[in-house]
Amino acid sequence: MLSFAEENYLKTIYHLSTTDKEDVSTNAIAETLHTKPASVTDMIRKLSNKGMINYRKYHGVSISDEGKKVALTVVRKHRLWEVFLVDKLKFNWDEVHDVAEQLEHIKSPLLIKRLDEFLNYPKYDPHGDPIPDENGEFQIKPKVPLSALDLNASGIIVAVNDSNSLFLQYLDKIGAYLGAKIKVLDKIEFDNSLEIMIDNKRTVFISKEVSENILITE
Amino acid sequence: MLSFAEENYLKTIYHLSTTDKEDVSTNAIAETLHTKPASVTDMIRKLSNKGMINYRKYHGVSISDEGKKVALTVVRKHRLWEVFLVDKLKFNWDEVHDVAEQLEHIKSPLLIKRLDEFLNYPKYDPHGDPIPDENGEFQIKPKVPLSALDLNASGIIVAVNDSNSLFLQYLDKIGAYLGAKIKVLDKIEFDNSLEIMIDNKRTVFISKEVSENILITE
DNA sequence: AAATTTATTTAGATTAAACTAAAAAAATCG
DNA sequence: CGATTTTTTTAGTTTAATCTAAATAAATTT
Repeated sequence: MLSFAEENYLKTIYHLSTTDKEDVSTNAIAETLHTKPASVTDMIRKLSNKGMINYRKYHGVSISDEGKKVALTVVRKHRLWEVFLVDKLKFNWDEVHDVAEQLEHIKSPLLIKRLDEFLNYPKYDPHGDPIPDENGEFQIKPKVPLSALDLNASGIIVAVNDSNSLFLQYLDKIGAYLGAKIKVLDKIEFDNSLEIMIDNKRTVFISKEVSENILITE
Repeated sequence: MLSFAEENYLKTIYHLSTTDKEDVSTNAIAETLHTKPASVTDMIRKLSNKGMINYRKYHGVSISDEGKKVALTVVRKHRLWEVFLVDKLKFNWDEVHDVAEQLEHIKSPLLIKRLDEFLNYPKYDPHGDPIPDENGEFQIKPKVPLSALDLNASGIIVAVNDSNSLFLQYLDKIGAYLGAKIKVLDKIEFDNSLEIMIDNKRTVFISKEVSENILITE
């Protein structure tokens, strides 16, 4: 049985090895976990002894099959809980992370099985990230800029490319938010701006720049 | 912010001080927590320094107002999660304890507020135990032996007095379980046995002994 | 390639929560 | 009441997870 700390290290190593390079550096782990490199070295040795990672001194670590299994279970739990929080408890997307970070460590296979069932076997979390199944299998849903959608196509906002606060304030002003449903009502060829419908409620015009910085899924 | 261990000690001290005597002994705490008296003394000192309990060496502890507040919050969370597990995730009563024991330590006031709302503000957990509100207020629901019910009265099985396995096997055989709805169809004066309806499904006769060992609520 | 910088590891401490064994206080019993 | 038993505390360890400071290995730069 792994501790919370061990699970968090594995999750981080797994994420870094998929988003960055396969071999993960001590410093990279320390940075994402807000811990010191010396502490990481200690934990690395422990996880290596447990067969969760492959470790060669001074050469970073890679995750083992066993470690990947654990990491994917934690990710699965995290994302299922996020769906629960948003779908059932009406949390906003920006409120779920810290809570899911705690809930992901609850140990009970039955709980996860039942939660999955209760949520109707979701394949993606509210951010559009895939939820691994019991075997760790999942399929990534492509995220495309809103500017790439066809006329009359629709999708959900799952991320933004540019997260400076002026941009976010603008999105807020027009009623766009993570999770909002967008439909492309018109594509203005003159300046590549778009007329879009947000949440079947309001229609607005947005510039090419804006549409390139909003990421959509589905 | 209190640790899991601290919360568990407070919960235990609170429970012992209400079910037993107000001053709780070191040994009693050690026994319920499956820990050693020496460890309890250490933790007692810590909780005392934090103002959670009142402590006089060699004379046991009593819970402070602040400590009671914390304990009741943990109890509230535990019982709300139990309702969730049983009502929403179809857990049986005997399966919920270990999981709720973990979930009760999740830190997020918003989560508990929303969970409470989602569950429609339950006042009692599946065992018939009261759920404290945000202010720690609650009302105990009386548990009476099935033998004390009036003719045609009904209630829910919330506990058994005698938990030897022969008795439990018998209950299983007649289809009675924790949470089952019972209605008194007839009271046989000759031997004080009862004819009861279980879950609106089957009717059975049970002896006086049996009816005195089944506890009912509502 | 040598010197310097950066990354990683080692050594030694710290904190929380547990433990054992021994000492001390309180309770009980003859 | 004094002796014995029980309960509680103290003293000293242990383990997990962290830290700082120093040492060493690897990478980079001139």
